[in-house]
Amino acid sequence: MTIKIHDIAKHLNLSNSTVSKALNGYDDVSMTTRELVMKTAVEMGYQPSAAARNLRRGRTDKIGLFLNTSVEYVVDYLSGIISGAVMTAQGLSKNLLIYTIADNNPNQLLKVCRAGEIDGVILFSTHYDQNTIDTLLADNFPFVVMGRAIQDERVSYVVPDYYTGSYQATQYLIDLGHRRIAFTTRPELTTANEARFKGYMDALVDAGLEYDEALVAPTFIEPDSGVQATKQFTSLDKQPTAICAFHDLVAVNVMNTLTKLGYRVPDDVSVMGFDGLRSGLMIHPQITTMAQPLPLIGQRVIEIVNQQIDNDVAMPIQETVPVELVTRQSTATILQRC
Amino acid sequence: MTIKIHDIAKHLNLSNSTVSKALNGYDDVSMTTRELVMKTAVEMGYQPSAAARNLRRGRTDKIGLFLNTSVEYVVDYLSGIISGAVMTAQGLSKNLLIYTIADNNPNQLLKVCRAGEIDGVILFSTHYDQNTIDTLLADNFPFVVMGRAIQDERVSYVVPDYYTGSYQATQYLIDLGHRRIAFTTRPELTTANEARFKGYMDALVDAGLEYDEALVAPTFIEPDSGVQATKQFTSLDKQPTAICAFHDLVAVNVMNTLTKLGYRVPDDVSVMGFDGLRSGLMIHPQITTMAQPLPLIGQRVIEIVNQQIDNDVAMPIQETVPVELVTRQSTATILQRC
DNA sequence: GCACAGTACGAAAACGATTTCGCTAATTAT
DNA sequence: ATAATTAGCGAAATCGTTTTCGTACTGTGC
Repeated sequence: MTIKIHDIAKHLNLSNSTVSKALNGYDDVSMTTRELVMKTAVEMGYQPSAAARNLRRGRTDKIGLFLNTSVEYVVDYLSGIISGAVMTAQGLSKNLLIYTIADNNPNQLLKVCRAGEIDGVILFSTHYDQNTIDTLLADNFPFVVMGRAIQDERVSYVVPDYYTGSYQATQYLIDLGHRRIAFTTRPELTTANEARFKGYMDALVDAGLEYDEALVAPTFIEPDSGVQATKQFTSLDKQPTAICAFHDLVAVNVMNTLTKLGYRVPDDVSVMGFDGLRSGLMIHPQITTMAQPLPLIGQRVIEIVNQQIDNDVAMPIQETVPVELVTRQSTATILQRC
Repeated sequence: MTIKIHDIAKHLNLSNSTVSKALNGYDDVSMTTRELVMKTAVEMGYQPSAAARNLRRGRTDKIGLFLNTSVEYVVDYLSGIISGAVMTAQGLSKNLLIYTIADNNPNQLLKVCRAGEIDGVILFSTHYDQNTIDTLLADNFPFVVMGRAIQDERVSYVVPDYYTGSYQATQYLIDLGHRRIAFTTRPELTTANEARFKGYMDALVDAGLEYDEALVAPTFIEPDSGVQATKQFTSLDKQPTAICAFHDLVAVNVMNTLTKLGYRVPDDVSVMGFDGLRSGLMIHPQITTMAQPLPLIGQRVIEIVNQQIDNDVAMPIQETVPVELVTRQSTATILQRC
């Protein structure tokens, strides 16, 4: 029912080839027929079949991003990235496609890539394993890892500067006069988590402060994991005057937990977040945070994948993008407490 | 480089037809060859080309949802819906694809549909106009409108019961003893907004309360539009003791604004939300809200679109799904104030 | 008038799968 | 033993584009 290139050709007494060439800007077609073809194409509402086009061209001009629904909080993180990615993709005449996959569908990503539904893929940290990476490398399929510094020279990645971010966050609290600064992050020994922890440690050491094991607690991607950590901190004899959380949603949770326990933020305890998510803005007091340049990350992953698609890539690109302190209302000088 | 059906055939001394039939469950292939084919298919890592498959079959088994990046808050709403939609789609062997489009690309939706990239599309309220609907209808392309009750007998939709939700929200506040209840919603005269307003009005009237124009203010999808509305309410001589917002993000903003102005929630003013978004949970006090059954909405839109794809649809399906009062901490009886 | 270049178009071969149809060989019925 | 059926496979058409290659025609230079 939808109209095909053949319909235009028949209608104008032309061949399929000429119509196709007119539409695709080939130069062996006269000005007059070209204009005629383009005019009737829009009149008849012609839209080339994606399937036929992809089959013949061997590419789709689409870049994929995978979302599994179990971790709803990541959308908060991704929405900032996506806006940057979409802008960039549009400039390159590419499309960003988000695949929503069920949680029990482990290797759908590989299927989609092998099936040629997309030309390249962005691997978000929640969403890959070593097998995926090995297979993509073996297939020579364009991909870039986002948000984690893979220890593999063959893969490209874009990652925020967790170390410096964590260092500066801690230093900022120290500059505010805090001396007992609690820290909470994911316990898994990934490069990201290790960088965060090292930034915290180094800032303490450089300021001549002592590291206290009791001031470190594990939290997870789930925001309510902040409850446990907060209770651990507040039950100490020597309570911290500031808490540094590894992402804003946990920070929000920590702050709410503190409030429920009767502490005032930032008067009694300062709370520091990470990532610069929208949720940190929507609360009172708003969360001071180390903001990631989310749109920039989106831009770079698209650009890097696109280079691989165009085959003009000499070496894998491994990039660290800077994070930035955003001072808001959940942190205060320690003097304010008295 | 990727392996094709022909490679398997050659490797087993079979024809393409037989291999294809073995893989697709045709019955004119012997048990032994079938098993042989399937085994070597996985061994060789075969994955059928999506383009070739779609071209031949004339369908993609994909359902599309469009996201424009300018309105970041909708992801909060959509993430609940998506999880329901994905589950349902998986049961039907369909895939849910999210198209992220740049804001300056108005009719990309129609292009994607006409190009046959997807078999059906979910029209989210922020994302269609009359022309889109007319064209889809003319093309006989499967689609369903989500979140708005279109006044058009030819189109299917799934919409939450805004009227009853708004009525019950208001009634709940009345039952708590409130007599001056402010209301804020989008000013555009859509069916949704009118239903919300009518629910509020009817609840007031049924309780014998008087409608006061000063207690109604416009807010928009942008959360910070709550600031203006809140200031309008608090500057009144006869201030409201409860504020009913049309979605949770605005409610959160109203609550924060009240806090900044020195009011306590719920002690001084009760705040009521709508939608049941995650953000309403992540704040202290948590927002009392009329929750939409988001996963159910996702389930139904997929099922309805799928029926259209399978062509077994007699009449357009227009569904209203119930909303539910979720009592949390931002509302309290008026007695508590004394 | 002849060779030659250039212009504008069409025929046909891909792309990789699915599916119809026909054919052989083996099995069953008569 | 012959006819009829069936099981198992292959040839080839098809989906709608893109792109290569060939060709007819026009115009130019000598």
